[in-house]
Amino acid sequence: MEELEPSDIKEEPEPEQIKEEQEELSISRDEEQLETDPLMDSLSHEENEVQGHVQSLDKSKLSCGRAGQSSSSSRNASVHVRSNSGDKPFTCEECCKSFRRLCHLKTHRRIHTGEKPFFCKECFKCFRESSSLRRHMMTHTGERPFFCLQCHQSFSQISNLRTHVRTHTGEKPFACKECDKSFSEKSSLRKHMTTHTGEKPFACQDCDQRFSRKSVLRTHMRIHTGEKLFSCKECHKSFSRSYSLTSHMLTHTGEKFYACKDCSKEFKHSSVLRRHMLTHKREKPFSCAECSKSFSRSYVLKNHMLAHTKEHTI
DNA sequence: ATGATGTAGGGAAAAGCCCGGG
DNA sequence: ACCCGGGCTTTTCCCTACATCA
Repeated sequence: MEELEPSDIKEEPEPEQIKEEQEELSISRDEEQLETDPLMDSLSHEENEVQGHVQSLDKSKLSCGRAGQSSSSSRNASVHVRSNSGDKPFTCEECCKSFRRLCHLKTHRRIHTGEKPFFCKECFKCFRESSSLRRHMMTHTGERPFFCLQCHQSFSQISNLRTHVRTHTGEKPFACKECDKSFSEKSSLRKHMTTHTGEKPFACQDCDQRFSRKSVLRTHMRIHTGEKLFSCKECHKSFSRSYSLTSHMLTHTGEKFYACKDCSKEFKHSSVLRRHMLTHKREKPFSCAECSKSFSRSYVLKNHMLAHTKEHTI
């Protein structure tokens, strides 16, 4: 399903089982339509600046088709034209998608032919559309014409800015149908849905573990490779994750990040705070099967049980 | 108390794709 | 017929926090 692009070639080949998956989770179109656009007013859109920087790119319209696919062959590929389809008379014979204009159908057909005639001179990446190349060039020029009025962070694409602005507004238009959670991004909802479906398409080759995300599998693989990229400047101890290093640094700084809301006590570790919180909640998870009395600690229950056994023996 | 690791959400970067104006 | 830009959508990645276990 996924095409091999020149940029992919640079990366390490993925294990076979990683490639298989990525079944689209069923999130209805309704949810997409929930995405409104109330944020435009707050956006600083400096379009005029965007215009100039890519004028010369047309000349890089070089053939960059994949091996075995000449551009002429794709040009000769039959473009199915049906005049009786009303609004969108041009229909792709491969996927039955329809378009208003023939030129749009022609562009669309590149998906099927694999043709990517627009080629970046900087990194040799290829694109199906000239506008994709033009936009890609911004990654090389560093141009980021859209910025957030709230925090002044800049973005190369306005749609990315729109998504970013939700971090300020707190807007979460994507709601989970299974539970009451909502998310600011559709991709976040999609990730969340795997917690309901239990879907774990990414399997480790070295052990039997499976994961819901490719990036998590990648982190997991460090267990097998022994890779420890994050080292402590204080004691030169190394860790496989940045977060492990961050936690470790607490042992040097003596800082305590976890504070109790009910009293002023502070703790270095969340687990210790959690245990402490039981003293406020008066939670008593350990209950006696004999008399239903409850206790906060298991050893207290044990002592209590001794009293019962004594009763029985008397 | 500490480190390792699975799980999950937040957020950003970049590309895919469609569409209308000129 | 084509170029171009706008804009929605998707993919991918990294960071971080929490939970649990040893």
